[in-house]
Amino acid sequence: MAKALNIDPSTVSRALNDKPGVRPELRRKIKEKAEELGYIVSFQARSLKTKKTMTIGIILSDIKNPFFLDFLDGVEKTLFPRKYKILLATSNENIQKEKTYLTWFMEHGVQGIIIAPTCTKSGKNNLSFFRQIKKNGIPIVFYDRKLESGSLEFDSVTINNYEAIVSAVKYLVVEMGHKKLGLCLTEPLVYTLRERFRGFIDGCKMFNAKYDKKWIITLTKDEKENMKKLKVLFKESGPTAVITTNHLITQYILKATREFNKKIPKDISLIAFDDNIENQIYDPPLTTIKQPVLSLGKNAATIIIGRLDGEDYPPQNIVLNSELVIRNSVKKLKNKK
Amino acid sequence: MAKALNIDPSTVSRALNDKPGVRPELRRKIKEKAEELGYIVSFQARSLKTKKTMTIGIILSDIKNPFFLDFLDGVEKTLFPRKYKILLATSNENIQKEKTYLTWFMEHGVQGIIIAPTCTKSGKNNLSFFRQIKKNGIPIVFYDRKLESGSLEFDSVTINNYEAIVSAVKYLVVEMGHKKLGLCLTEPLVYTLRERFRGFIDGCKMFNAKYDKKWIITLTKDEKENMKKLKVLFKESGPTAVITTNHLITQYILKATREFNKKIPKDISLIAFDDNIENQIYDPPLTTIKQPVLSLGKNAATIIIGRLDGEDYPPQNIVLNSELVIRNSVKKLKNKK
DNA sequence: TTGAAAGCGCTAACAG
DNA sequence: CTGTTAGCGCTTTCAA
Repeated sequence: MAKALNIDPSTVSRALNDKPGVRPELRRKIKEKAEELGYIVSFQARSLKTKKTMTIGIILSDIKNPFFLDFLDGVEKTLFPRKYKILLATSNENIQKEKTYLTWFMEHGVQGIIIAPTCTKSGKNNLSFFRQIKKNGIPIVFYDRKLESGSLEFDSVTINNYEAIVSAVKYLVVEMGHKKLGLCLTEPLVYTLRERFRGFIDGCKMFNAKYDKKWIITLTKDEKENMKKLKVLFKESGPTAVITTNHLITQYILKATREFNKKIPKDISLIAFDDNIENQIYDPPLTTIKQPVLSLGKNAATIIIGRLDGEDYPPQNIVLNSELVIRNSVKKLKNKK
Repeated sequence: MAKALNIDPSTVSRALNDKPGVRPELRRKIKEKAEELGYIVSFQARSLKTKKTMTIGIILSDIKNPFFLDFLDGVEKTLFPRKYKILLATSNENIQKEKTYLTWFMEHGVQGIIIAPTCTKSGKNNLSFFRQIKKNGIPIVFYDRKLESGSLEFDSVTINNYEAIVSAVKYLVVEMGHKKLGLCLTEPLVYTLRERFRGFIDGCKMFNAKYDKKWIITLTKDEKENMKKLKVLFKESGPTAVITTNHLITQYILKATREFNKKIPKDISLIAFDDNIENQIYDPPLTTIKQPVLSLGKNAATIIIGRLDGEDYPPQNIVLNSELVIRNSVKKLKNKK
């Protein structure tokens, strides 16, 4: 670079990085010249020496979920002022792809990784690779989901999925008089969904609601198949209320409702996961379980930054609270036994 | 690294990178050892030599717009097989922040930049900086928007915004008998919106529709203010149909409709920009202008890859076609003169 | 206060 | 086929 100034690179480095030991006048001159030449340091070169790339790797599990927009927003807001940059990846719920990206992240020297870890249908995940990464000194934060077996080893930020569904069930049963409940999930059954599932089962037991195996529906990417599966919800003998567990499922249910010419909440009541603006605007406005998504992102990024600043305490498992936002998609049933 | 094998690093490099000139047996041994040790190359070091970081910088203009999910999906799908990684940034429609990220991208040695360039209210943009970047040999692709003054210098992928609105106007006027039209925009008035605005004005002239300055509404982040502004749409003397120009605006209109206790399309007809699933599911399903967003992302990434592969032709300005998807949010008016 | 020298981990050119 | 050498652009001792 500005060896056009006929001085040693080390001096330039000191000047530009505001390190002590440069005559103010010279420093000014160097900075001016740098500006003039449009000089830009090479992080490649710098980080080779300093081991700091100032990048954080983020892995989404499914880039199509609007959940991630708010999440990324939270992460970016936190990272930007600290000058950390985001290397973005998506696993598409595929552990092989996840591993590929993790490897790439390591190759690129990310200083931390924020990830919603996926798993296979049979429950396999990349735990051993996460361990290896951690052993290499790269902090990892799980968000949205975590690996149960890794709770004591890794930081995580999740929401109270279990309690969220339990209180949704409680609301349906105790306050609104529903007795027959359904639940919709997707595969793979990652941590988050397992927790929600558990909350549903336990909630039903706690409050004496009835659920049928058939009313717990697992949707796939096959839309036709899904519509067929959803039919059961609208049968005379079907559930009177249904809970969804993510954005896409909610859309499917709404679509099915329309297709089968049913109305919410007249024909079926609905509690939707995620408080997207569409859910608020829908007719009728949907009762939702609102996750603090932005906060999730901010917390995940904050933990990483803390670790990079050398904070050294045992793994944190932060659990944020969700909130039941009551609108008009649940009908009040008379308690005719 | 595997100087644990007691051989020279250059040999290791050759072996691992499948370069010719290594005894198969030795190569195998090296690869095995690398696997065993969990060896991971350093791109920092490699790229210092090769000048290839295998990263592409992507700048979004507003991370909250679901438009970008599909876009990113398209980009990622194209980049992943080529092993290019995504460095993600968002300008939040702030040219200063945009410039900061551009600088960071250069520091990190991105090999290409894909950006929806923003501008100030008064129309200022980072053109001169884009020029400087290009002069440094980094290809830039504008997507969604472009800088008119830079069309001959830079690659771009946009949609036919002007024609899209013209045909929406045509549909409203010629097919559905509307005579009084409104339009909703946001600031800053970037290229895309200017084009849509132009399409609206020209369309109204072409098909003899009436529009009033008051019916062209520019929304801000102040929600209360927005609601006030939107009132005019629902006046007796107001427009009979309105066209929105992005996702968020559509939500505002739907919200306003609900708040003012009006119905679509009975009280006002609506054509919404972007064919999000929510718009399809809404009651009534909305007539929309559908952008090929995924394709936008794929095209942008494809151009960048082409440039990196050394393709050297004049700047391309790809224009993709949008499509008017007709549903039930526009009422057919009788042609009583 | 500045320069000289070494080295971060890798690859490429040249020898052997 | 393999090792030696040099150097990518920067930062960090150590000397001057």
